[in-house]
Formats: sequence, C-alpha cells, structure tokens
Amino acid sequence: MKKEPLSPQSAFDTRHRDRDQKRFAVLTTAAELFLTKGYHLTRLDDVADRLHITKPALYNYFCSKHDILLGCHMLGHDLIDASLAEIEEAGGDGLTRLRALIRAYAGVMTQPFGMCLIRLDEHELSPKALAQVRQRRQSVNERFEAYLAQGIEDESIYLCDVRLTAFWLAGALNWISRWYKAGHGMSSGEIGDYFADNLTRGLSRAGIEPAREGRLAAV
Amino acid sequence: MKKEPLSPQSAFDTRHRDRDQKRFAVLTTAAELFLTKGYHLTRLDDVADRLHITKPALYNYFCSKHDILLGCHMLGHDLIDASLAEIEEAGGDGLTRLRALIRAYAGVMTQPFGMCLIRLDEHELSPKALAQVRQRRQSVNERFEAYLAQGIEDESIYLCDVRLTAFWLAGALNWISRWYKAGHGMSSGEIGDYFADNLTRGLSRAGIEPAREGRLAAV
DNA sequence: GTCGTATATTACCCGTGGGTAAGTAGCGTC
DNA sequence: GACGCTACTTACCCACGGGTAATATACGAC
Repeated sequence: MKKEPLSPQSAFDTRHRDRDQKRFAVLTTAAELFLTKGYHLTRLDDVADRLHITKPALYNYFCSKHDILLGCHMLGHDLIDASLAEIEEAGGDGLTRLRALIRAYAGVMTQPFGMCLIRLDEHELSPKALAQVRQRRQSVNERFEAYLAQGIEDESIYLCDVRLTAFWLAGALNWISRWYKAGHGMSSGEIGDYFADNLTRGLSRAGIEPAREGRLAAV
Repeated sequence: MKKEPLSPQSAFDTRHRDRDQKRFAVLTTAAELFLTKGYHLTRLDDVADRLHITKPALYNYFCSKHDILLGCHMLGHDLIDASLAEIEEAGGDGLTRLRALIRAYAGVMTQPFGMCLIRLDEHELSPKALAQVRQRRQSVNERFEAYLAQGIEDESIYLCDVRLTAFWLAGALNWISRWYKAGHGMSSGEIGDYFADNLTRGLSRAGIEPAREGRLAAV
C-alpha cells in the first residue's frame, strides 16, 4: 500500500489511478472521522463527501462499512509490526528491548491508525475480522511478555508478574491514544522517551537513577 | 439509589415497587449487555427481554437509550467518588494516598459500571451529558495529579512530570476494564494490591525494595 | 476517433430499531 | 367492591443510513 499524496481527496482527482492509493485515502479519511465523531455517527456519506465523491464509489474499494473499519485496524497493526521487526533485529538485553518497544508503541498511539486500535469499538467488526484483530493484538502482547521474561532471565529486569506487568504497560501506552492531541504539549517522540524511561524505572534491576532533568514537573 | 435484589429482573416481579430499584435493575442489565455486545448492537428490546418486560416500559424510567447510557456512566463515577472521599479522609503522605487511590480505582475497573466508563463509546452521549461525564473524569484526574504533587512536595515521590505520570497511571488502571474477567486469575483485590505496589515502585523516592514475594512470575 | 472498461453517479430500496399513542390490567384506597 | 392511578402492553410509526441497480462518463488503447 503506497503513501498518500498531499491530501486524501486528491487521490480521486483523476479517474484512473492506483487503487491502493485510493483505498488508503478512504481509510485515512474514515479513520479521522471515526475518531472524531465515532464509528456509528460517521455516515458513509460523510466519508465520501470529504473525498469529493459519492457513497457508492466507496464500494469499489471496500465491500462494507465494517470492511473499512477492519482496514483501519489492519493499518494500525501494520504500524506496530514494522516497529516490532526493527526491535527484534536490533538485539540487546530484555530491558533495552522493552524500552525500545515502549518508545515505538507510544509513537504508534499518537497516529490516527494506531488510535483506531484502541478507540474504535471492536464489537463492530465481524466475528471473522475480530478474530484476526485479536490475534494480532495478542502477538503484540506476547512481545511485551517475551521481553519482560528475557529481562528477568538476563537480570536486567526485576522479578515481576510478567502477565500483569505486560497488561499495565500496554494500558499506560494504549491510553495515550485517548489524551494525545497533535500539536499540543509534548511531541510524539518526547512522550515516547519519557514513557520508555519512566515506565521502566520501577522494573529496572539496576539502581534507580534520579529522574532525568529536562522536561519535568509541570506541578 | 438502593441496592439491587437477587437478580435485576425480580425488581419487576410486582408492579408497585421502588422506582429506584427498577432504575437500578435496568442499568445493571443494560451495562452487562453494553459491555458484552456493545452499545449499538444492544437493542432496547434486548434489555427489556432480560427484565421480562417490554421496551416501552423502560420509558417509565429513562427518557431514551442515551439516557440509560448516561445512567451507567453516572453509577460508575459514583463508585469512584465514594473511594475518593474515603482516601481524602484517611490522610497520609502523597505516596500513601496515591497507593490507596490506585488500589481503589483498580477495584472500580473490575466492576461493570466502572468498565462502562472506559469501554463504552462516549460519542453516544449527548453533548450535555458528555460535558457532565468529562467534568467528573477530569476531577478524578486532578486527584491523581494532586497526590503526585503532594508526594513531590513531601518528598515521598520522585520529581516527575505530574501530568504525564497521572496519564500513564490512569491508563494502566483503566485498561484493567479491558482484560479483567471475574473468576479467572487474580481477584479484584489482588490486582489492586499488585498495582498499588508495582506502579509506584519507580515513583517512590525511598530506595526500591525487592519485589514482594507471594504472587509472582508466571513466566 | 471510437471503442471498451473501469470508475463514478443518480436514484432508489428497505431493514432496523428508537420512540410513541392508545389501550389494558394490577394494586392500593376508601 | 368500585374507583382511580400508575405501570405496563400492544400495535404502530418513521427517520436513518447502509447497501444496490441502472446509468453515465472519463481515460487508455489501438
């Protein structure tokens, strides 16, 4: 799937053009609306209007509204999977990898497709689609658990309940998608760095360093 | 609002009975269905069926489906507010209070009305209702920030970004509502204790104690 | 240029489910 | 034991919006 042009609707400027580009434009627009208004309150007419086309044209690229929703989820997971591969290759001890994962995951949660994974109601997916999504989600969770386990093994991480710790880390990170607003406050990267440091301070087996100066204490 | 009888539908066994009891029965049933099937996929007929009444009877107690949703949110927040009051009274330093808040909040997230706060789409609320809910949510967030600030002040908590830390704590806790299943794994109280200890390990200014034995390492 | 195809449009259908109007029946009251 | 109020039921409405059938048109090919 190719990258979008300047704005999603320009993908529909001309008639013959890359299908993938148009699919992507639909998903970008839909994701934005789903996040703003909610899935149900977003009508397909709304999506089409933004793209300067009409509703039935959407059915050239997606077979239903649910299918568009699934598309958003899949792109969100693609973002994560890309990071996972990099981190796996980079190597390092459990704690190092966990921190890298936190940083990357935080980045995903500040992007629309990443937000879709958390903020859109999974009940709207078809049972088959839901199974797909659940499986991909589970594989991410397993990665958290794997790095925690590795860190306990290599003694970079304190002995902790791997399952529960993975849950709370995921929660802290997923929640970013609910409060992050692009252009306000910290950037995506700054949040990632802060989380990577601070979520692991209590997990690290090495003595705790004093909190980093820099961006602190908005008391 | 009074406590429910054995099962929600028994509130409708007889005709004349406490209105509050029936309202509560409706909300209990609706919350359960909303959480299982999602708000939109739950029809008012479904709710009525479970209570052995018919849909229009619901309109004796609520003026719309949205109003039922709002009711669920309000009861969820009532659970939190009850804990907040207790913690405030109990006193203690910032860290102690923060831990108590974490424990209590975790407990709320394992209950249906607490789960509603996180898992049901707020877009379905009317603008006015949404404003109400947002305000209550904000007041909880302020409590997290207040205890963090207090802890920094009284030196029980490391200097940290209060706003970001409150966010990640809230996220870790809110996420419980997405994975907790009553009767599987740890109990609500055990989760609360674990979270109160482990989420604050990296925040505590006192040296980090080795992780508590007891319930550990499902590696 | 004209033909064929993919793409988009116009016009429409219709299932669904929230909500309501009118009528019925249980229960307390006197 | 008749009355009246409230709770509840039956029967219905209808707006909404996802989805489709039939039709028009831009673009590439030759």
